[in-house]
Amino acid sequence: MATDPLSLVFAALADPTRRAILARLAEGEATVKELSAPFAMSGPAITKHLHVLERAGLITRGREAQWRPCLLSAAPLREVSAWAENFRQFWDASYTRLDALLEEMKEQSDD
Amino acid sequence: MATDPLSLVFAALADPTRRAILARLAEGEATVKELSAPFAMSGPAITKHLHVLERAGLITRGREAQWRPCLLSAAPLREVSAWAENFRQFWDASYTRLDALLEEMKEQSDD
DNA sequence: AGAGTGCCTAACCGCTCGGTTAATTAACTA
DNA sequence: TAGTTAATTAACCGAGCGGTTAGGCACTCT
Repeated sequence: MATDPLSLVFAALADPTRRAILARLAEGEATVKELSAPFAMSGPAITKHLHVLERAGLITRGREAQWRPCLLSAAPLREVSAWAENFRQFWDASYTRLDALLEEMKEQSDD
Repeated sequence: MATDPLSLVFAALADPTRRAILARLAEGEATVKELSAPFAMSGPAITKHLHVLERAGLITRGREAQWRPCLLSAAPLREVSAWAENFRQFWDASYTRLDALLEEMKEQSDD
């Protein structure tokens, strides 16, 4: 797998379980057990998902007695948003209409 | 791999080669050969990347003689942006300060 | 000290990914 | 018709993913 930061973040987000974990963490800190509750999945599987999220910088982890609380760390999502925004003109309807207009004008001037 | 639409898109974006291909297509239609030019990679490798992008709905493909031109189809990126925006409050500095303030107030009222 | 809880590591499994080379299809060109 | 170019498919490979079970460590509770 690619190891550059943005690729790590996108790869981490390419799994519904991990996106659900992030959504849960948006409501506040949680333990591994709390995070695993909604899923029909073993503990180690959740631990692996958390490791992927941590490597992507999307969560940080603490220690409190036998618990290892997870905390959302959303900064990398700003990069995701910024990257996608570069393409806004290609999905925004008004831009599409503008593009079509410019294309028409160009074709007319080419005649 | 997960096969839900958003996961397919994130997975497609989790590779620098594919992101570079999308950036190139933002400048306009291109053939497979044109797309493969910047990369030290065989043709079939590019074909596979294009297949991943097509399955994610990020490109569409045409036919012109022996060429199979690729066209950017950025609509799925709107979903990516929208998903990330749900977390804006967690990376935006002003929101962070607001959160800290609210936390302080809460702690004081708890005393 | 002993039992129970929370979480992790280790080892394993089937599958997919990202790449290769070789062969093939499809279209243009001389 | 033969040759060239564009792109694909097929078969293969090493590595990593996403999951499992088994076992172990750290901490709390009695």
